[in-house]
Amino acid sequence: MKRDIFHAIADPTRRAIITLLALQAMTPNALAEHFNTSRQAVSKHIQILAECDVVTQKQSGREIYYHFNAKKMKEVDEWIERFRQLWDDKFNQLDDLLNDL
Amino acid sequence: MKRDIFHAIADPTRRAIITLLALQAMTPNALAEHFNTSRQAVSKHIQILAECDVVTQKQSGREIYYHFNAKKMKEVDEWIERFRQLWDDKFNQLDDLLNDL
DNA sequence: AATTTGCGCAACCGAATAGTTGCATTTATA
DNA sequence: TATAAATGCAACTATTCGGTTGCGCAAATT
Repeated sequence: MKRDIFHAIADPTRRAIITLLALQAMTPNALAEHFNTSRQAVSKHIQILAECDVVTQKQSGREIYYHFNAKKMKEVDEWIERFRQLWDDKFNQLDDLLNDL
Repeated sequence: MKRDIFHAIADPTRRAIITLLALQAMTPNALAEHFNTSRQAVSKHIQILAECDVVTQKQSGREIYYHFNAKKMKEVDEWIERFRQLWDDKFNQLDDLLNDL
């Protein structure tokens, strides 16, 4: 796969789309209303998000509802994870708490 | 600023550079040895990372050591944060624990 | 049945990207 | 002092990106 999640979230418009879809599934037209670009431009972003499984689609008649797949964000989180202790000790405390459970 | 941290981590080579620099500060030449590209290409990536404060430089004679600035990763983490509860309940437990402290 | 709506797909365009090579400058070394 | 090493900067190139417009098709509406 050529595109990965890091490429997907690199674009501000795509991050906005993700945020919107996290609140509720939407159609391309509904999404496009939130931006100053054409529906086709939004559709291209959706396509990129779909390519790396950040969103999934669900057809309903002639409409297509796109759903946010939160699990994919885990990949980013796991990469960030290794740096977390370098910037904040709070998470070390959390790790200790977890180990005690 | 045109480039942001999300753009910085979009490129696989730049993520590798970040990972290397997180272990220890290095010079462009030393970094370039880890990749199949020219030193100049690596320097370009470093420049982008420097532009958005992911790395800082420290001159030492004719060598320049680049240091990783972990704090910048916080910005990514804070954006991911809002999705965390959507994929994993473990972090909700953690939040509860924190509130009890 | 005719028309409107929602959508994907393709072609095109200017700007940015990631790489290259070549060169100038400063610092270390012989 | 002459040379080698480390780096940044500029010019060039092929590719990708984010956007546009135009189109065709299937589903809803009239």
